[in-house]
Amino acid sequence: MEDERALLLLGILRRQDMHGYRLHEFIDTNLAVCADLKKATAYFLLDKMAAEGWVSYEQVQEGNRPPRRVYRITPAGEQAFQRLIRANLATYASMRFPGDVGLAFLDDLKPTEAVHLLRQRRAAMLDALTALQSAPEHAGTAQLIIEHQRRHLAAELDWLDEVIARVEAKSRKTRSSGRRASSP
Amino acid sequence: MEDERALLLLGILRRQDMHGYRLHEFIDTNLAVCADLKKATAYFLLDKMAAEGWVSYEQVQEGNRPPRRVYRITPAGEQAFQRLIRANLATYASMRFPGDVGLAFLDDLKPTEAVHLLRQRRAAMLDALTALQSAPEHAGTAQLIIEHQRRHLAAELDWLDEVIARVEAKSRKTRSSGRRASSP
DNA sequence: CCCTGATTAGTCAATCTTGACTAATCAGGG
DNA sequence: CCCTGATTAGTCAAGATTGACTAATCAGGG
Repeated sequence: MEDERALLLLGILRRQDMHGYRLHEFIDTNLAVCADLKKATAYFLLDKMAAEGWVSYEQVQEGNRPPRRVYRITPAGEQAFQRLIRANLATYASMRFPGDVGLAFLDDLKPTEAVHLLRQRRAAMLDALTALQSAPEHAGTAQLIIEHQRRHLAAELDWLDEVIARVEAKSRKTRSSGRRASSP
Repeated sequence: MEDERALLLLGILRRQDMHGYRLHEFIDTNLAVCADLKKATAYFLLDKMAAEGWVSYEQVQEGNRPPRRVYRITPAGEQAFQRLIRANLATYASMRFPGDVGLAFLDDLKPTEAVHLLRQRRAAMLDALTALQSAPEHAGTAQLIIEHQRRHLAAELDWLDEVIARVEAKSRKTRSSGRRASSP
């Protein structure tokens, strides 16, 4: 299990008992900035955490719909939470960015087209950045995470500008050397 | 399939025919900065891409070991590559960082311990940054990606410092208000 | 020339993830 | 009070991912 999803679920259940649907809904509306957890995955993880003994649940029957399971964190779950949050806060996991893969094959495109495409990416990033900046006043902790994303985006924009500049430089060199080769 | 792994595989096969093991090895040693593709996943994707008609392969028997499949990109695969690289370069996918989950539960720890843990994270990030800076002269494109990670890390460090400062500020406030409450 | 541990090459079962589906309940317009 | 579309709640099978495994070949010390 060893990952941040368990931390997420335990952290919420610690504050309040909840059934699967509500849990997912809560994450999707309040914690979407820091995690993207699909409904079915949430149920799967809750099952696993129950098997692990980190949460227990009470079947709640209402009418003749399938019974809801209301989950509650166990002492073992609380211990796991304490361990997981410390591990999460104290360590750093380096990341790969999906957008970098394209960069690895930048040379396979004509420089002019590459620049054109990267400018489109730049515009998309700028949109994302302004969207973040004009975000509604989020609650305390979410604010930290939004600030994180804002800074990340700003750094990425700076970097992208340099990438574009480099490709343009190469494009100019290629063209001028091409002209030199054909003119004397 | 619609993702960056296909782009990665096609981009390599475009330059050279290769069998699965060599392909994975190549990525793991030369493109580890931009993708983490497990061996078994590589084989799985190659199968799928063959089914899709993006690559073909030739069985090569040697001795009595199981025959290797040497993959080659097809015209359809080349088309897919052209489409995928344009999509990848032109768009931006916003990201979530696993480390942010812990931040969401920062208030559940004593501020002093939180600060202590975050300082550990800071040290780990600093290590990662110096490792990047003292990286061996990587080839052209990889350099771009390393520069990306360097900038990302630098921005994250700045941000983390502010997070720590904020937690410390709150810690001081809590302590002094506690003193005020107990002294008059 | 033989033995041993490393490397090459690939497979597989177990686990995880997801979109699509079911089915009951609720809100409120007619 | 009844019908309809939205919401609530959860399940499931298809697809993706991974660690562990097999099994042949190779390098080179004795």
